[in-house]
Amino acid sequence: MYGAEYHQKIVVAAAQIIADEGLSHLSLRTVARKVGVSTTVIYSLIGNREDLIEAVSREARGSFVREQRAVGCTENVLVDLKNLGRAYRRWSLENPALYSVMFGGYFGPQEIDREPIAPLADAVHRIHAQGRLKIEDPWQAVWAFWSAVHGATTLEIAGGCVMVGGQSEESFEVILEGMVRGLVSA
Amino acid sequence: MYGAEYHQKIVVAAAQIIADEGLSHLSLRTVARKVGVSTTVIYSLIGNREDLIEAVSREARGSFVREQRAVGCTENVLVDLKNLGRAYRRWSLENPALYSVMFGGYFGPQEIDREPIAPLADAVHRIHAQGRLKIEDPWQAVWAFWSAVHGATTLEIAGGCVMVGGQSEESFEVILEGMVRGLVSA
DNA sequence: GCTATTTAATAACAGTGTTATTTAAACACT
DNA sequence: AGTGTTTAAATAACACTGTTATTAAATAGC
Repeated sequence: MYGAEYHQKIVVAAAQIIADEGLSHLSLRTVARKVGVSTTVIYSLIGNREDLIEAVSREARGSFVREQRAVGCTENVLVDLKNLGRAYRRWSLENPALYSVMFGGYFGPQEIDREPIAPLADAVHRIHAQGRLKIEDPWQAVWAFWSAVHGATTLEIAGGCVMVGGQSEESFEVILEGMVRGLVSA
Repeated sequence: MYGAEYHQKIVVAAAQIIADEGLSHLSLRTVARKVGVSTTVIYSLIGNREDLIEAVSREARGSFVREQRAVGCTENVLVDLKNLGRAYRRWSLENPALYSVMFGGYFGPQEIDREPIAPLADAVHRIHAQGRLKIEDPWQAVWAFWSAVHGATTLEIAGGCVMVGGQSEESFEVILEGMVRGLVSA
């Protein structure tokens, strides 16, 4: 019995491979070799390849959520909202492959839990509580901000940003500022 | 010599498989069987698997561009801009797998040509020419609209929309309206 | 100490991308 | 027409892959 610590070893080995070489280079045999066990252990401890990727996704989600929660709350909610967006972008650009596994939709329609965007949702609801939201449903605003930030980061990861010839950070600020101006009143 | 018409047959067979069963189910042997040739023909006519996917991507890009161009120009540029976004979403939801191949960033940083978003860029520049853009650089506005639309569609494809519990079309309209209000003055 | 059961390693199967080899066809030239 | 040569496609091979069946080893209970 290899115990639960090998579960962790396997998941971090798989996460390293995904982060370093991409999802397509993830093979159960190389993961098993890296950890020093046989592929049978992966099957009995975690499951098949899809389950392993799911486990890596859960682990990555934990890191992502931790960094979103690390964004503090100031007296200005709009500043918090933008800081959440900036942290979102920063984590995605630092872990592009893991981000793709989380939100890339590789597996078709999946059950995405709302924990990763909970801080974002909180900020938007705080704005809504102040009566400054230009639309009635705060969740639609959450969806809008999430879409903008997600789209910008995924396109930047894919290399689409250089195409329109702008500095990345400035362009991201424009997107944040644009959505804020469009959805919340001063 | 199988000629150029087999090039087309191979590409459409591959595109069908990607659209029906996903990119991961694309195998050179099944494509060759579907067309009625050997895998050697694919290698000599197109190249390896990555080249085949690239060819499918080019084909899909053609269809996408055609539908973007089909969005006519009215006297109201904002209506045109929104119609382009709606057509963008419609095509993406109808061809989710092909859309992922085009803009999913499966291959890491790639050279994305700006033809697919040329109509969008035109509309934004037309708004800029009217002096109604709230930011100085029109390309940053193009980038912002593209990010919002791309993010909304990819998240909807991945199944993230149901999560925030909104009707898809309404939420998309909110995103369009939000970005327009944020970036262009009345 | 010996059996019984769990656990992991090995081996096997079907399938993959890719390359090497072989067979077939087309063509040029006398 | 027949022979030699070049080209093209099919077949076979190699090194992988995910997954499952089988075998060996270690542990547990008595």
